[in-house]
Amino acid sequence: MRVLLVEDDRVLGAAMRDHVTASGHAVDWMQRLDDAELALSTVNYSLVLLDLNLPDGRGLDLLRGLRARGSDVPVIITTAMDQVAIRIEGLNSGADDYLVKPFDLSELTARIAAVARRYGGSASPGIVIGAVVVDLGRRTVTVDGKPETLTAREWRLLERLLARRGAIVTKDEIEEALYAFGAEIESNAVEVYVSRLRKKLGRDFVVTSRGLGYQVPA
Amino acid sequence: MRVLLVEDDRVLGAAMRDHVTASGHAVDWMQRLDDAELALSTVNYSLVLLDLNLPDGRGLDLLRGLRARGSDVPVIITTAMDQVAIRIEGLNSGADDYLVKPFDLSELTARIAAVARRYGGSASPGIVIGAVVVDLGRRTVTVDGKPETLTAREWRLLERLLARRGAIVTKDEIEEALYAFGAEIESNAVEVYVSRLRKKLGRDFVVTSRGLGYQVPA
DNA sequence: ATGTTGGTTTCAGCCTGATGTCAGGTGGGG
DNA sequence: CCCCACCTGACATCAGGCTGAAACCAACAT
Repeated sequence: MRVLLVEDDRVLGAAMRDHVTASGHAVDWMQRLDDAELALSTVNYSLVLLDLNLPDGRGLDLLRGLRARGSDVPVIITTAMDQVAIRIEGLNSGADDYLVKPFDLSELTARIAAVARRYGGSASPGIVIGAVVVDLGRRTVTVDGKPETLTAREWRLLERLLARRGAIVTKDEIEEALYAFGAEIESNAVEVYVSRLRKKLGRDFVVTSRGLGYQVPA
Repeated sequence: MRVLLVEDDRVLGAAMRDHVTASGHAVDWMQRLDDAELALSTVNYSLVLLDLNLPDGRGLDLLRGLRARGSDVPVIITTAMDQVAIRIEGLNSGADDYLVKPFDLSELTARIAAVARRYGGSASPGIVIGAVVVDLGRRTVTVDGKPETLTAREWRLLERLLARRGAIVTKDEIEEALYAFGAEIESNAVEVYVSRLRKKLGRDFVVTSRGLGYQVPA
């Protein structure tokens, strides 16, 4: 994989670059946003590691710009412990996953591996569930052949459910996947998103097990 | 999977053991390091849960010894919130993942599942009882290959019975497992749920011992 | 500034199926 | 043969889940 690392801290950046390189990926390390933007416009990356603590704090703009341009490259953001708000905003803006500083480098590789697995690199055959075809790599869904569009949160929910297809996934589990750790939710948001997914993908796409959780049939 | 749990705290240890057992794994719980060493030298575990707060603080030595001997069994370490240094050292010494106390039990199962997935072994192989196959981790059951759905209470009952497969479980024991402590019940609810389980999983799945309790054959 | 758009979050009322209870039936054991 | 423990179909209840709509919020256009 080709990875773009955007991190202004020299020590941390170097450590991350070395670690990711050691995991067998090609890393381009940019310390400034405009360099990163330039790199993104010229190279096709398979993953972006984005620090949201950049001095000018405009890391989010880069992410938004990416998504606005229709790019679906996976983005993992890093934030400091206390920046829950920023983290949430990052997820809302289309980030795929996040890491809280200080994080362990092994954790970093784990997340990268997860992303790689999820987006299957070369082969993204498309998962078929009845009339629904999901392509996680390209971020597309079709229902009865007609393309359907999902929002960021809906994707995260769908991914979580498909990651354990056939198994029952608890609400807590989904909540953890949908929202940054530490960010509490004070409503039935999970139910709402399940409802939305059903409206788009079909009533029977997700089945409810009262008191246990949700499940997409194997 | 066969899991070695090394934890000196009685309460936490018991809770962890029960939880992991309920996920469908066999657990050996050691409260002292030398017992753990002995167990490791005689049994082939597929996962080790290692507390690094052990009184003599030599949990790390166990880990290092393991790796020195060339063992590649996955190890998840647990440390207290503030012991960042120890955690890092643990990872450097060959741990695969870590949990920061206090952690949530659901988080524990998630990590275990992740480790299991990473090492190819299915997290929950499925318990086989005649025509019935139970996967506690995924919350799925099949009878003669056909999927069957259980309700929350039915799962609780099933888990209780399987946790002591082959042994006779008293009604009181079941009642305690089915209902929150203190919430008493004023009917033959246990009998009713056994009946419902039988209807779904087969008449002979549960055997009655009049006056003693119930048992699922080994 | 102001409005528009699109996503997210919350709320309230409706709906449904899991649950606890009971009553009548079954059968093992003394 | 007669207990008494256990089984099981039926049913009312209500917690848990569903969903339309409104409030909210950030980004963007006017």
